[in-house]
Amino acid sequence: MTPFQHDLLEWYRAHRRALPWRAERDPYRILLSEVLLQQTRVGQAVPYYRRFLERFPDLRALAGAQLEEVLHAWQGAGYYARARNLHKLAQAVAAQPRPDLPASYARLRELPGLGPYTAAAVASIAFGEPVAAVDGNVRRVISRLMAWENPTLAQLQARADQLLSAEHPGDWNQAVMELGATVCTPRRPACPACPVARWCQGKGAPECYPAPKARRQKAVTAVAVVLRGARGVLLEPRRGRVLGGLWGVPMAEGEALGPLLERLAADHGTPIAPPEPVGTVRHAFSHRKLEVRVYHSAWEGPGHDPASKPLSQLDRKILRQAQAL
DNA sequence: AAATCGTGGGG
DNA sequence: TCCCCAAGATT
Repeated sequence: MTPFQHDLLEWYRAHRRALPWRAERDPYRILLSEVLLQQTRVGQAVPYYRRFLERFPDLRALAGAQLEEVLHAWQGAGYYARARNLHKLAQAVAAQPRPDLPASYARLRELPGLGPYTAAAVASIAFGEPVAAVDGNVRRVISRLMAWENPTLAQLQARADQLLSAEHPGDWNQAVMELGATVCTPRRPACPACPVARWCQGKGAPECYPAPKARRQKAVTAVAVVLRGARGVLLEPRRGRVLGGLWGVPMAEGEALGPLLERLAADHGTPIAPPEPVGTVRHAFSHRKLEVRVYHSAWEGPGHDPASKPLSQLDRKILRQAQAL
C-alpha cells in the first residue's frame, strides 16, 4: 500500500459519516443507496433509503410490485427514471435462473440504470472488485490533485484506477468520495484538514480545478387547472419522459387556458365551468424555470384522491395552491 | 454527443 | 430571492 493510500484510508476510517448503508453487506441495499445517491446529496437520500427498504426489503419484493407502488415510494426523490429502471432491473434479475444481483462490474453495467459509476460502486463496495468509481467528488478530487482544468472522463478513470487500493476497493472509493463531500468541496475546500494535501498540485488555487461547467435554465410558463368536486380531484397519468409514470394536474405550456379546457372537455365529454385563478406556482427543474398559473373550478365527474397517487413536487405545490392537498 | 431528467440545501 | 449543484444515466 502506498503512503497516499494509507493516509487517505486511515482518514476515512476515522472520519467517515455513519450512514445507514455503510453498516450493510446486502448487495441490494448497497445498490439502492447508490441509485438514490445519483445526483442527490446524502442527507436527502437517507430518508428515502429507509422508506424504500421498509416497503421493498429485497429484490424479490421489488420485482413483484407494481410500478406505481415503486414510484410512490420514490415520490419526492426526483429523477424518476431511476425508480423505473430499478423496477426493471429487479424484474430482469428475478427472471433469471439464479435471481441474485450479478457480482461483477461488467454484468452489473448491463442492467438498466447502472452506468459506469454505479456499476463500479456496487462492484467494489458490495463485491470487493477492484474498479474505481468516478463520480463528481472523484472528478473534483483528482482534478485538484493533478491540477487539471478540463479532464476527460477517460483521463479521470485512468488516474482513478491507478490510485485505487486493490486491497480495499470499496473503502477506497468511498474514501475519495467522502473526502470530496466533506473536505475537498466545490467551494471553500478545507485544505488544512486534508489528509493528502502533501500530494496535491492544486492546493494553491483549488477552486480553479476542475473548471466549472456551464448551465442554463430556460424560463417556461404554463397553466394548470385543478378540477375538484365531491368525487375527487381530476388527475391524469403523465406520459413521456418528464415525470413519466407519475400522476398530475392537467397542465399545458403557454399562458392560454382555452386549449387546455377544450381538451379536457373533449376527453371527458363534459363542459367545464369557467375557472378562477388561484395564484402562481414557481418550480425549477434542472434546465427549466417553470412559472405555472393555477386555476380551479368545480368538477362533478369522477376524480382521485391526490394522496393515493404518486405525484411530483410540482403537482403537490399546485394542489396546495388550490387547497386540494 | 449534447441535452435532458427533480429536488432541496446552502451561499 | 437567486444561483449553484449534488455518490449520473440515457438517448
